[in-house]
Amino acid sequence: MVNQLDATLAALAEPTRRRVIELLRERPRRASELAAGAGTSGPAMSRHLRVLRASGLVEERRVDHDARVHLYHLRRERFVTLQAWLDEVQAFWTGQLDAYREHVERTRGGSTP
Amino acid sequence: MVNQLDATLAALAEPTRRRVIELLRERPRRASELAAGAGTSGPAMSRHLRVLRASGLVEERRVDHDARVHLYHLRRERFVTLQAWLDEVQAFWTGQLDAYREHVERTRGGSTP
DNA sequence: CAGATAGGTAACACTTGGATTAACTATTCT
DNA sequence: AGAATAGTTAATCCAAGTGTTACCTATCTG
Repeated sequence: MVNQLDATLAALAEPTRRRVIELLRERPRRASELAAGAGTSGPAMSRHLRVLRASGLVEERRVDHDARVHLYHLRRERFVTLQAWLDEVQAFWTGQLDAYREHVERTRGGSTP
Repeated sequence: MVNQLDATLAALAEPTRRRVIELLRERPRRASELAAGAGTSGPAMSRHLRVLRASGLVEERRVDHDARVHLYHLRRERFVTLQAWLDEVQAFWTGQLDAYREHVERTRGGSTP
């Protein structure tokens, strides 16, 4: 894995792991809950969670009353990183090139430059 | 590939392909230019471009004066799709009103998809 | 037309990623 | 202490992704 953006995108480029993200949007959940909610096995989920943990998208915490339970929750940082990268790419459209692009659009009603 | 978001993320989860995106941010480029700029071979780039095309992140167009040249450029739609998903996830932290405000902020002043 | 140029395709080898089954660790409960 | 519960790790198998070399198609140029 090259960098954090790479790890983040690689982690998100998998339906089961995105499903986990969706589930964690609602509330923190334990590992078995995520496995059931994503329709996969315990071991499979465990490995997905390892990838998500390594990417920094997710964090694991123990519950006080039962130390067997691993509770997972979302971490914001990586989403912000991704957001920043995406904003930078999208500056292609919102920035200076806009004028030129619109000019072309207006001039010859064709496709993008 | 499950859906468009999946194809988009899978396409972006590869350093060489993100490098292509970076190169195309500056201007449309021909295939060989992208191969050189990304430090990879022609065939390898050709396959990366196929993935990027299939995901909808990139589009290919011929130039009028030399039909051998394939010019690649970014397409906005998929980036907007990704942005929308990311906004939705981040609503976890910002709350609905914030997400809406940021969406408007980001969309305002942009050009047509 | 022959040769060069631009780019994509095919076949192969190699690596990576994910699912499964079985075992293992740690903790709780009776 | 012994059994049950929560979760992870290990070993194995198979599918998918990537790079390379060689070849193919289309187009331009002399």
